[in-house]
Amino acid sequence: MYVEIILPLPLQNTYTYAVPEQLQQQIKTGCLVLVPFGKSTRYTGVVYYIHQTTPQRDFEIKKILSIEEDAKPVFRRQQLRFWEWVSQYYLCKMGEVYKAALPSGFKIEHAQSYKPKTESFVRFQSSYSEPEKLHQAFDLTKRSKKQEDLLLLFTDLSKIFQKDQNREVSKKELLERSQINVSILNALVEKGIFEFYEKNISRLDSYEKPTISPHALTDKQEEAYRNILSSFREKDVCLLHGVTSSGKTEIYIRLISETLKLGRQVLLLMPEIALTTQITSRLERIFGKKLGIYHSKFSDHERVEIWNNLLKNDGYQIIIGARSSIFLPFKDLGLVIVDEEHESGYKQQDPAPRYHARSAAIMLATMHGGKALLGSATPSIESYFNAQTGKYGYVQLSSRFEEVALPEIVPVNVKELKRKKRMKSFLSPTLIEKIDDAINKGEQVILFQNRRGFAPIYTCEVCDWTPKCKDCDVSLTYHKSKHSLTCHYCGSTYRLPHQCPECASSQFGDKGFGTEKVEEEIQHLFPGVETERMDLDSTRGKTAFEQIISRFEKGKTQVLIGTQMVSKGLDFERVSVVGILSADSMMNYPDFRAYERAYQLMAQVSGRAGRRKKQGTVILQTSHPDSPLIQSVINHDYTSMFQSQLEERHLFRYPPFFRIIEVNLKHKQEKTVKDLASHYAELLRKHLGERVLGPDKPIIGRVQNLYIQKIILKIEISAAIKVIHQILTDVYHEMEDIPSFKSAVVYYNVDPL
DNA sequence: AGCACGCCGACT
DNA sequence: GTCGGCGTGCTC
Repeated sequence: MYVEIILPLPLQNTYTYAVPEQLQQQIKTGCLVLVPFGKSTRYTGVVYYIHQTTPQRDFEIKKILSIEEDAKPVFRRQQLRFWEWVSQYYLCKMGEVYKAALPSGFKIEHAQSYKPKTESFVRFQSSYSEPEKLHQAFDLTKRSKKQEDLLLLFTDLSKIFQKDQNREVSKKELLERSQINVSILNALVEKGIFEFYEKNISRLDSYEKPTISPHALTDKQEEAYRNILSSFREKDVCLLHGVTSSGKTEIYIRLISETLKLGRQVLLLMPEIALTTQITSRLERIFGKKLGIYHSKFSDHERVEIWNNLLKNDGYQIIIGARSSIFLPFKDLGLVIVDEEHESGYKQQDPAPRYHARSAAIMLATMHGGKALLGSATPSIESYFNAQTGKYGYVQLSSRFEEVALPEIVPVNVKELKRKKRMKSFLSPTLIEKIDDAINKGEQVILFQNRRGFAPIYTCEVCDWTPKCKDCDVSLTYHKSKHSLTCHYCGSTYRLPHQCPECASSQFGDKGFGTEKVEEEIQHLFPGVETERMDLDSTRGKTAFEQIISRFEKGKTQVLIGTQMVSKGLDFERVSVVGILSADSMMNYPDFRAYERAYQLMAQVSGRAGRRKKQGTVILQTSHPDSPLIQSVINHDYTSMFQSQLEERHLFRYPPFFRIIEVNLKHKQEKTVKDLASHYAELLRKHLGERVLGPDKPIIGRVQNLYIQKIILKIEISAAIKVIHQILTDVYHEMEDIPSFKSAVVYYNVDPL
């Protein structure tokens, strides 16, 4: 008996292993097995299929060493089929898909076998277990304020006075809530009041039972829901186009409930960033333990638990997750919802597989015979186009919940102001006035600047020299708080130069501005006002993001300054003013999607302004207030943006009319990679002619010491991807005749963003 | 991805 | 004369 094994390596082919007699009974497709590979390495591979054909080899076929996870398949057959699709469509190796799909907690090279986790809990020692004896405990703590506080908090948290409602309180929870040191708690244990006990806990906090029921749908929502259902009768995919706070979530909840009633599973995909917040806890409280959450801030053990739970017969029925959750072992997916479907975070950039979770999710749903719903207030051009042409169903939800008016968007011409010398900083007088107003009324402000750090570039004031990363061709970003320079491409940090290497000057200045500088400016203009920054740098920790949100929700923070993070899935009650500090910087990217993105971002941030019957104001700073894009933002006119973008896409042969495939080549030597790329493009042109563009050096021409060349293919959307695949494979083989090709890194990016 | 093999420069 | 740099190729 032999098995074909997929290894977690960038290899296309499977490897054949023999199955020892004693394992033949247990082995099944989808099992994880430990196999020897090479001289001394061992890998955990997956059984792709089992067969009896003796391989024609002159060397010995190695045996599998063991079957993992008690020989229970970790993957379902259907999943392996899905991997095949991912690998074929995104032009990557099966091993790469396997690596992306499996949480590394499963792989024994990295982790020992799974151990249940225990946690310390706190309870009263038996002598104080009666509520009546509690006053004795309080007597004992009279002389210590902190001990008393802790005792009070414990009685509060444990609900010891409320019959039948007692809950267990963990040591961690008690300490975190009280902000009191462990030693105080230990003292109470010493005094014989408290005791600790250990308890096995699941790593996943699951609510025992649903605690809230969903809201009834409004008439408009009900209508949209009906329309989605009827669209699903004819089509597998439906686009739900709903303005911000129109209550898309309510519709999702209804659809999820209905799918569950049919005994089928649901996957709700969300952009990574939105996962840690409001909507997830809401759904948790509605669906209780049927629901699992899956995203990158979870540890490996937590992911393995979710995975194993899904493999059980009565496991999770709903998963909310980021893009990688499309690889979870679903049994019968009835519905996949892609929330904020236009988000670029759905596309994996690096490493392979460079998949787009939206497209992959649609394929996944189709494979399960389920339906897919794409939700967005600002759909991607691709999805909207598919809806317009009838490939997808289309349902619109155009009025906001409780009929709140859309915010008023006021353009401010910064060019004009600069000319009149009325722009003292990057904050226009109008914006400053609005901020002042809002603060005085006790309302909150969000300022949006799509650039982190202090100033994007740090420059010599004499000769304009700017420090660059030694491995990547990019200027470094100045971070004042860390007093350092960072490369946003490879992450390395550098110390600030004291002297310009070109002209020996020691005068440095900055160009442009990032969130950090905006915060400094606000603090300068409004002393005493509580500000906070939300960007990649300030949300590093596991809970940092939630903490910033919670402080803002509670009104502790008055002005929140952030990058695009502030635009995502957050609903705040008291935000009356939103400032878009530099609309132009978003439109100036040399990318065919720049306008689409700029529109989406501005519309999303604008949506944060105004809640509960009160119209909000958005101050939009731009040098081109009359440009069509700015006008469509001001008028909340998605359609006009779509129309003009569609024309451009058609004219310049971009999606949704053409499919883009990027061929990336990297090499240590610039000349080598240039020559290779030219040759590669030439060979491709023989087959594909005009469809081949480049090669070109990308804007960032070197990353981590490798020079890059890019070839772009623009393929008619109607063309068979298999034919293209074949051409690429053939050309690749032709290239292998060139010696230097072996030392180059080559990869494809299908549907790049 | 590892790991070995192999071919060139700088050392005891 | 050997040690060790990393470029190249293979792993069932």
